[in-house]
This record gives sequence, C-alpha cells and structure tokens, in this order.
Amino acid sequence: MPTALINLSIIDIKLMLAQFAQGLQDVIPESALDRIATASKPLKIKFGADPSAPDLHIGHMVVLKKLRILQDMGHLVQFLVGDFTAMIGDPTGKSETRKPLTSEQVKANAESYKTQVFKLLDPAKTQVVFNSEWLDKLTSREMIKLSAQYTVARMLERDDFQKRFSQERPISIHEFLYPLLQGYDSVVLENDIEMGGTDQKFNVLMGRHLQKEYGKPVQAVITAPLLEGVDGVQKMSKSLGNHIGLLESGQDQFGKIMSIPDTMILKYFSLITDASPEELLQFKFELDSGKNPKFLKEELGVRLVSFLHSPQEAMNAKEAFNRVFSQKLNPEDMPVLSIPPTPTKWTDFMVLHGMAPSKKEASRLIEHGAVSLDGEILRDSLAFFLGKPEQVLKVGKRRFYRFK
RNA sequence: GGAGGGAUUGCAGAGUGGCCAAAUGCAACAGACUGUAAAUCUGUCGGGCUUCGCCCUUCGAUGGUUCGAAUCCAUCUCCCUCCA
Repeated sequence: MPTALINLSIIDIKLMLAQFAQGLQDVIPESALDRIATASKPLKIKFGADPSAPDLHIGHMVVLKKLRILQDMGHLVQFLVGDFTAMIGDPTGKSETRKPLTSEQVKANAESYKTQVFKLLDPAKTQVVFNSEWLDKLTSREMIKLSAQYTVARMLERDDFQKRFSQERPISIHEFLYPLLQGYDSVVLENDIEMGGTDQKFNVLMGRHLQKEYGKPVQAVITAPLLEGVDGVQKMSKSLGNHIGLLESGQDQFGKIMSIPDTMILKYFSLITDASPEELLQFKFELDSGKNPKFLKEELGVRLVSFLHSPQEAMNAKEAFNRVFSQKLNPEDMPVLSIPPTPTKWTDFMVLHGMAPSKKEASRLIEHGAVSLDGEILRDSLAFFLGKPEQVLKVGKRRFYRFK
C-alpha cells in the first residue's frame, strides 16, 4: 500500500498521479501508473544523461519535474551519468569526433549536473551512478553475448538508422552498441522504470528487451514530449543555441522567454510550469480573444524564474525587462566603466571592453545608430571618445554601461 | 584491394581562370515598427586604414602554371560512396 512507502493519503496519491500523467507521451505498459501508486517499496527509476554537454536546460525540466513527483511519492531516482558511453565517441557525426573525457572532466561535469538537477530533484531520493562502473569491466565475451540479443533488422527500425540506411548514409557498427549499452545499464541497475524524452524511446525500450533476455524483471518505459527551443522550431538543445539554461540568470531566462514565438506559449506553460489543465484552457481562451501575448509570456517568465530562482528575482527580471524594452529606460544596474586616460577612438574603446569583436564590427554598430551616449546617438565611427562620468553608454538594445 | 565523389567565409550550399571577400538560405547582429528580446519590414554580416576609396588575409595543405587561380596541374592530408 502506498501509505507504507510514505505518509500520503489516497487523495494525495490520486492527485499526484494525475499530475504525473498529464502530458506524457508514452507509458509502456499502461499498468505502470498503477504500479507507481501501489508499490510497496520504492521503485528504481532511471534517468540517463550524457556528460559531454553538462549544461541542462529547461527542456530537461519536462522529465525532471515528472521525476520529482515520483520522488514525492516515495520512489528512488537513479541519475545515470553516461560517462562510458560518452567516451566511445561518435565518429560519424559530421561535426567533430567527440573527444574522450578525462575522469576529472567527468567528475566535474557530474558535480555540475548535481547542482542543476537538484534544483528540481530531491537529493535524498536521488542516487547518482556512472555507467563506466560496470561497462568498463564488460569483457568482449560479454559484449558478444549482449550483441546477440538483438537483430540488425530490428536495430534498423530506429528512425534515424532507418533514414540513414535508406539514404545510403553511413552507420558505424559502434552506433548499434549505444542502445545496447544503454539497455544493459537497466539490466545492471535492475530498474523498474526508465524515463526520457521521446527521442529516447527506442533506447529506453531496449532496456525492456534486454532485461527480459537476461531473465530480469522488465522495466516500464515512460517518455515525455520534447520541448522546442526559443526558436519554436527545433528541439531545445545547447548545440543549436536555442536553449534556456537552468543556471542562467533570472533576467536572461525571463528575456529569453519573452523571445519565444507566440505559438509556443501554451506548450511552454504545459510542459515547464505547474499550470493546471483549467489554467491552460483559460490562457488559450485569452489568447484567442485577442489578449496581448506579451502578458502571457510575462506570466510564463515569472513562473519559470520564480521556480528556478525566487519570486523576488522573477519580479525584478520582469521589471527590468519592462523598464528597458517597454519604457526604453536604462536598467537600474549596469556595469561601470572608467573613462580612458588617453584619447581613444570609440571603436577601440568598444573592442577593448568586448562590446564588439572587431573595430569593423564596432564601426558597423555605430553606423547603424546602435550606439548612444545618454540617449544621443553616435554617428561618427571615427570619432574620439568623449564620455563624461555618470553618462550612460548604450550598445544595441540591451547592453548598458555607466561611466565613473 | 579496385573504381569514383568530395573538402568553399558559423552552418547549409552556389561558384570551374579576371566582373569573387565569393550567389542564395539559415543563424547572428543592428535599425524601424510593436504596450514582446514574438511576427513583419530594412540593413549588416573576414580584418585593417588617412573609409563611400585603398590595403591585407581567406575557398583542406604544400608547391607549380599564368599578367591574373576558390577555379588549371602535381603531391599530400582527411572524408564519403560503390564494387570486392
């Protein structure tokens, strides 16, 4: 009975379960939800992460929030750092071959993961594990046995493999090992559930298959939808540069939320906030009846920053945003720069302080009318510096500096 | 092992002797507009300068042909495909 796990009423359990189930993509088998509610001992839930890109973003929040609910119901999350799988590298990626990470890097990244993950997860109910721990020891013999558990034909069913195969693009053998090893992790950890984004569905299902082949109890598979990045088109990812990082400042997070396409507002609300279905309907109604989407984005930004930082910081971020962008005023805090002691050209000054990567770029900014001193636009890119103390230099829309 | 295709400015992708710092798209940056860092429109997008003109460095690497090369030749490096 659930109450044996943790002190929760039947009603609490029902509510939490409903909250958990909301918006999930796949639940295989469906009975997994019952099991979550009625388990008599904590279920072991695996969530894997690739340590080569240790910056988590709000796209990860979708799954992490779900995991947190499970923890609150008394279950255990095994946060798996795929340090071994990351070390294999991926030579076919047309970017560059992944560099193997040193164990120091892995450690550092794992630490960084923790600070990020524990913004959402409960440390007391989270176990961090590294798959190199057992995969390092896997012998060739065992590797062959593992490979024998799956066929090429079935492997090629995976979307991206299928696509590449039909387009006669290369697939390296070791790429087949990825899903196998990921599944093998579940065999070793004896997970009851594995969670991930929908892009992980195939790999996660492999865990089920392999557990069965190895004569273990079979894990349930639960996937959550992927969140598009701030461009509203591609999935959120750091390498695409369309992400909002969990560790970014509240102001940046808020600003980035304000830059998502209006069509993404409801999706963001449903995936990364605790908005109830009723609220979502209300928001949809408001949008349909012509409410300025700006206000909903503000609400979204406030909720996100409140959650990741604090309500106070959220209000500050909102105020600063409106101050700078709606009222076109200067922000309250801005970096302070000293006035150069010797005659300096604006372009040199700007490059010196990182306002532009080259003098050429600096003069372009000036020619575009993007640089102003106390509201007065600088026009001459050849001019010499003439700032005075307390004056405010503005570069572009959102960079402000004050002279001292 | 054999045959063929390719390497271009952040990415994608044109360009096959001068008009090429190199089309176009995306991204990025800026301006206008907007009660948004949305959308849309416009512009910019290697670097430097005595800045509307000039100079320097770039088209995998090195050497060569030529008045002149991203474009032709040679060698090398890397990548891919097919056949075995």
